[in-house]
Amino acid sequence: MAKIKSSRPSARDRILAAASELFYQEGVQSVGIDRIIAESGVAKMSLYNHFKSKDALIAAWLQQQEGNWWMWLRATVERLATDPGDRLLAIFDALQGWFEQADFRGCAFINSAIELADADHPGYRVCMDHQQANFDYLLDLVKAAELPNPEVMAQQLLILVEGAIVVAMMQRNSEAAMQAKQAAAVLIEANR
Amino acid sequence: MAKIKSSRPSARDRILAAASELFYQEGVQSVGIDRIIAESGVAKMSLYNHFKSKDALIAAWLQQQEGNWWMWLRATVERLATDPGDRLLAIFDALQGWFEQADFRGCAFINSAIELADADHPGYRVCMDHQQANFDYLLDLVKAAELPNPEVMAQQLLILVEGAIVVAMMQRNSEAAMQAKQAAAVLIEANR
DNA sequence: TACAATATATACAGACCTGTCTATATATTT
DNA sequence: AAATATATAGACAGGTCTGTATATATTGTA
Repeated sequence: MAKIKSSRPSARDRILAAASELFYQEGVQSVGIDRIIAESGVAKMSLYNHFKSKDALIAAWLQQQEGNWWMWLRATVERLATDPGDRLLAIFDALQGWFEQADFRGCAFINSAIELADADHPGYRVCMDHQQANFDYLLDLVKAAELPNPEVMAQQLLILVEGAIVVAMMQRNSEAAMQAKQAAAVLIEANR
Repeated sequence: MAKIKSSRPSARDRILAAASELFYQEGVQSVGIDRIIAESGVAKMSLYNHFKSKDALIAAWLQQQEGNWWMWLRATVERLATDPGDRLLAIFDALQGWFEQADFRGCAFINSAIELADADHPGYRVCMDHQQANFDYLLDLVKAAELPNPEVMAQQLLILVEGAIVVAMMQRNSEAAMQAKQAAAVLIEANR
């Protein structure tokens, strides 16, 4: 049951907000529990009442990011275009806006999968599933655009999306988005 | 001066060999000094005599990897093709061989840049320079193949290369190499 | 063989990390 | 207003980490 009024966000929300900022900017390994409770203004026991361990907090953060990602991507793409083929290209416009943010530091799921390394970590699966969901989203749009070889096309677009993210992160430059978009346009046109 | 005979590799080489295996498989943050000296059979003081700190060891490892990467990539590509246009595509055949290795875990430079996060870390610059060198290599081949818009073409190919690496790592599957190759072929053909 | 450089084993200081314990305070609900 | 659940502050146990210190052994060289 949602609270109607409250002077400040709940302890759980403040923890997740602080963790989100710190985990994304500095990585899940480098950021300790003490930093998160200091930043969120929450007592350590409150954190451990809401999350049974740091690993569980990492997994919860990644799950929240997954929800945020799809809200943002779907809303942005649907705002920019309606035709499925145009929406495929609009993904790269959405990426450009993301890359241009001052705090852009790559994909939280790629970054966390690399950092965690361990496939048994509760957050690792969330990262894998995220990329599968990206593929599924591309596949839906490719099929809706009635392009041939939808699986191959979707996978190639996924490679462009992930490549653009990595190149933009490493170069600290958003232009990879438009170059990937142009490449995607060529691939789509050649495949039509 | 290189030694002619020696019963076992030098302490420095054993340290770098052990660090290479562990850093690549588990990440530079997760692997402690104690693991490296245990694996290499070297005393802790020997490690600190050869490298002034763990961060310096990470930087030295990355520099060694940079050398290995170019030896391997150039040799493989030159073995597979001679025409510059064919060599551009041969890069993706080389990648496929890499992706199929059982211990493949993505790009050491991307992974380390993500883990280190700090631009002031001595190893961070090596990671940045690596991707710039990849771009320069692609640019040389694109120019040798006399393709128009060489900078754009090289950047798009870089996005395909980095995207293939990330997708292959996340999916634990080498097929991204051939899909990126096919996309590269389409881009090159469309641009000719 | 004698000397100098390098490697070894081990202990340890100091910092940091996660997670727990305790005791007190603040909200929320009955 | 009383009772119950949740939050707070801070100490602390137990572990890990990097880097240093010390004292002994091994290697290469003159």
